[in-house]
Amino acid sequence: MTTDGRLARGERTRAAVLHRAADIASVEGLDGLSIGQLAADLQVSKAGVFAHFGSKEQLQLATIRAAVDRFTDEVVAPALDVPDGLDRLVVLCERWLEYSRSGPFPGGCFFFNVAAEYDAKPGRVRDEIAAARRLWLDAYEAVISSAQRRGEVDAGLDPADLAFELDALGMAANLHARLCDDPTAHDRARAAMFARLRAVATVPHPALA
Amino acid sequence: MTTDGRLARGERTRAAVLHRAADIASVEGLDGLSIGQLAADLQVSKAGVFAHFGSKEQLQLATIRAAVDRFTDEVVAPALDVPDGLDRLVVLCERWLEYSRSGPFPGGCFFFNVAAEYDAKPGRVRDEIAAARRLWLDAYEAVISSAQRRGEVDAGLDPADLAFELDALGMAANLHARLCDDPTAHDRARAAMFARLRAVATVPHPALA
DNA sequence: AAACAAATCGAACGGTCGTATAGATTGTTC
DNA sequence: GAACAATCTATACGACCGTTCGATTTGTTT
Repeated sequence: MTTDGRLARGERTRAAVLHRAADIASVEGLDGLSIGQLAADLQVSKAGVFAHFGSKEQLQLATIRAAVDRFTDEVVAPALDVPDGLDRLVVLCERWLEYSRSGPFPGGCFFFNVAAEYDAKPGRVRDEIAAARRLWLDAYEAVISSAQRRGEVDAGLDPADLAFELDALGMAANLHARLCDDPTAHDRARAAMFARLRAVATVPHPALA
Repeated sequence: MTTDGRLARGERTRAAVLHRAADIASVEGLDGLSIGQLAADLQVSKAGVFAHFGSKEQLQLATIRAAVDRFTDEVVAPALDVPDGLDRLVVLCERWLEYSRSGPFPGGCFFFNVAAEYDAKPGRVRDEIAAARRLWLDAYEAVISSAQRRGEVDAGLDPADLAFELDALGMAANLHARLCDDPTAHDRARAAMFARLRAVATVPHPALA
């Protein structure tokens, strides 16, 4: 970083590489990522890309971290703008579906694609993806717990159970919409999410009417 | 096929190749499949493998079809052994979870892995995977409809909605168990599936108690 | 046993992959 | 503006990829 706030030359290139890398990986996977194609896309030399990371695995790890930042901006941050509790839980679901349907990544949810790719391939890359997933489930669970403490959601419920179910519906929508070219998939998932929330909510909520 | 029931030499090789190919693809994906590695694993020549299919894409398509057969044997066929309706629906859920947890493919559900890999890559391979997914959802929906006609499940329900939800929970278990090394994932999914069935069932069922 | 077709092998092709190294270019600091 | 470190380019390497082709082995038919 320069003394004013702008990025230095190297960091600007690095950021551009990681942005494109996450875009590509959301379609082609983290293995489908190729340093040569990445360099060609950005019109820089292969070694110029490579030098920033030192190995393909380090590039993959950095790409995951960059994708986490973009996901956080797109889904989690907007939810923090609404009141904690059931309100925020509803927005979290809605933002995720919108993120999947027409969000920042051309291949749908970046994490769904790379998680499925690496779920049976042990190593540092899988661990990083698993950590990102834990972050996301933790965000869900924290909001659910908060809604319970506020008396807006049935206190007998295990937050991890509900988080698992809401996340499952989101993933299914993400997959089904693209694989089967079904534009109603996200609406179906939203309806199922809201029906589930209606069943556990202890107070009325306008979005769940 | 020979005049007695055994497979001819070529068909035996072909079947062995496709079996191993589906195993590999359930871990590495259909792109991660390599004809060279496949040949080395089976101790035959690369050209010997290649000649059966003519192109990698044809090998991928044949691998998907072979995986459909193994899936059908493992999940759908056993469900046909129990009475149609809610009974069969329960077994279908259970068999799928068991198929994912410790089924025939070393990487978990073959179709989950390749569907996520190809959901944003248009082409014949994606179309074949999408067709396999439709087959599976159709099986779910047919059993649900049948249960409705028997008065065992709420008739006001859209079978496609319930199929979507049950499938979503299965996929989430498949992913979570492997990615996060969580052996409770399938139990969590089963509990959620059965809770959902309990909510829509109009008759008691022992498995849902 | 001779003839024939099916199946498989061995070797080679152009291409892309990740990685390494050396030199040119850039931006910053004295 | 000279020195210097950071950044990027150009080129090359060996490995593996999908694919092709001719020779060879195998199993069946006459």
